[in-house]
Amino acid sequence: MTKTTRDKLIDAMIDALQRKGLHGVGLNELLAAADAPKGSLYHHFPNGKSELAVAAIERVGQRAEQAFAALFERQSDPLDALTTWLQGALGQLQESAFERGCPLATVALESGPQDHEIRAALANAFTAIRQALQQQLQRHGYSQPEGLATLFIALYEGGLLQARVAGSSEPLKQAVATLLHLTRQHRMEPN
Amino acid sequence: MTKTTRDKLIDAMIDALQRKGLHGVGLNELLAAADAPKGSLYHHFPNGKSELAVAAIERVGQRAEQAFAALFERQSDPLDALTTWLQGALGQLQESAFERGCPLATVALESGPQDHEIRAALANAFTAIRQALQQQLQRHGYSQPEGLATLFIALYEGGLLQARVAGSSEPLKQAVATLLHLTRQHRMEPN
DNA sequence: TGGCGACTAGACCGACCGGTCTACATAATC
DNA sequence: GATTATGTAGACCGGTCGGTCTAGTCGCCA
Repeated sequence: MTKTTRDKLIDAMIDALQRKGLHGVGLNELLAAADAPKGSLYHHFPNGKSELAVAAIERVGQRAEQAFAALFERQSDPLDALTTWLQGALGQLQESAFERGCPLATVALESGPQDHEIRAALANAFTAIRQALQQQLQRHGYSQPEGLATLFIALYEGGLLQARVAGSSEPLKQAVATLLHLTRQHRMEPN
Repeated sequence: MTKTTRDKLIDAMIDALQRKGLHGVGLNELLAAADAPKGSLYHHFPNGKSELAVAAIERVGQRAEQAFAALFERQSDPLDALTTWLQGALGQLQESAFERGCPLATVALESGPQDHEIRAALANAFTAIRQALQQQLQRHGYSQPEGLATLFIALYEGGLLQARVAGSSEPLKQAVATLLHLTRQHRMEPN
């Protein structure tokens, strides 16, 4: 079960994306974190930094889909699953002294249209997560499932951002409570 | 009314923060956009890039407060004001081919605790905006005004992020509609 | 008109960036 | 045992980075 060099590089990139984003990390820093020489990076990822970033984004997307699937299977109400999800993210943020946020958000804001592989990977990941969430909400009878799914993901992204800047999880906790309260009332309501 | 070099530099930084973040812009790029030489930058901002970033963040915060004040004065229901605000942000994003998002979000995610002046400026700006919003909601009888204020800002940040990645404003529009629908029902309700 | 502070101008610097290249170790294949 | 594919190792490269420094321009006031 020893991690391969390739895996270590991807995980180092994910950690860096959470903490400072793609432009904020240097190759040497990444290589030191993964304990790998430069040759290995360019062996596994011939297109260098951006290809590694794409691999990291894809891995994050896959992990999110798996985690969601497990969560939704275990908890029948998607709102409970969502609560667990948000609490987990908040826990990770707190454990890391408000440093490790969403691995996709920073690179999403840093990237431009010229970084088209990165953008495509990001679009895939976000679409997949949003659709998974939407399906669960729909299945359980929530109206406006698409808007609600986007809204919950926005709460995740925007909430983590605010918590990070404030150095406190209080505002996010309140926002989560508020949205859950609003949403529970909303179930099964006419449009 | 000719813009001073200092103002041009700050505005160039704001634009860059919206498009690619602090680590994504080079000094030379900023100077070219502001049509200023390096000497001017270090005359007005002796601490260089980070001091310019702080000035940009502060200006964005001031503009937001002013815009909010004007909006809330004109429209009695804060939810209407918020709608106008979100539509404006979305319009700017669309006009720029989904490139110009929030000027604070990217640098918020890129910065670490060592960038303490930047962090302090960001914390100030977000706190001021959140409190202004909270007061308006409270005054108009919405329950859980603090959670609601954080939630709306999260919708702004997280929604713009998703729209940017998707290259479409549809999901955000739906999320806004959904939250407004939920919130209007919620007014004056018991906790 | 001479001098002074505010500001512009850009050459220049060392450090670090992402990326390339050659050499080598390892292990499977014939 | 020779050959080949896979991956490790890191010296090295040109370019760009943020930042410094000296020189010069401009308006203002004595």
